[in-house]
Amino acid sequence: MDTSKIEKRPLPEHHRGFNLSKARKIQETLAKRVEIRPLPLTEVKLVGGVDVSYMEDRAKAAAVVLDFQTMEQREAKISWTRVAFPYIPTFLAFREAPPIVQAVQKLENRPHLLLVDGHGVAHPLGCGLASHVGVLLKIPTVGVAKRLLCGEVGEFEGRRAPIFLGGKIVGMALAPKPGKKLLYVSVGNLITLDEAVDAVFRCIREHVQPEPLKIAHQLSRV
DNA sequence: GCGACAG
DNA sequence: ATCTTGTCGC
Repeated sequence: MDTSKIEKRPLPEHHRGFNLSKARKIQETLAKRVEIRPLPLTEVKLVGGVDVSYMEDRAKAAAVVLDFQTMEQREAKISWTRVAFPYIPTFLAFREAPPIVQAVQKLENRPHLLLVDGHGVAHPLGCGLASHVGVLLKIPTVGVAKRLLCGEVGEFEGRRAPIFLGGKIVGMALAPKPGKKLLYVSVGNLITLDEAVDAVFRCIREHVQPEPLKIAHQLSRV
């Protein structure tokens, strides 16, 4: 991958206390451990969702598990942690992965697939929050973002349009509910883009947000 | 140099 | 993400 443009990206100086160079190297390492490979959705019985909310220096992460077929909630766990990293675009995982991992590890049912609020490989270094979490937990993950971080959206064919970055398709923009906001889906880890898109569509009911994330969002809010 | 920039 | 009232639309 050509990282020349990324290397030139200036890191925000007002966050010098947070080894961003080191963080960037970690992302490069984790990106190499991302595996895009088939995950037959017939093997997915339990789908998870995670989200994080904040109050002052505290983060409240929620992890939920639903039945993939019926979208019925099976389990939910909450985890409070101290915020250890500021929000800096492209470095979101260093802020949210720790609380998310803690919440997921509390679950008694390990989901076969986990939806994460944010991008997966649709990231400048191919290591967004969903990929970061997927590699750490060694769990298939899908990134579901509400806004684009990088790349450009191509033409829609039905309810989906490819997201291009560096000449390659790194994700799909979805229009689950015509006229409403789009979703930006990308592979997190251990799944293919087609399966990721399929899984997200199957998790959508009456809202734009897929059920696992909708529920995790509610639970994470104070 | 300026703008863009997940949550 | 979070701070926050009313308001436009289904």
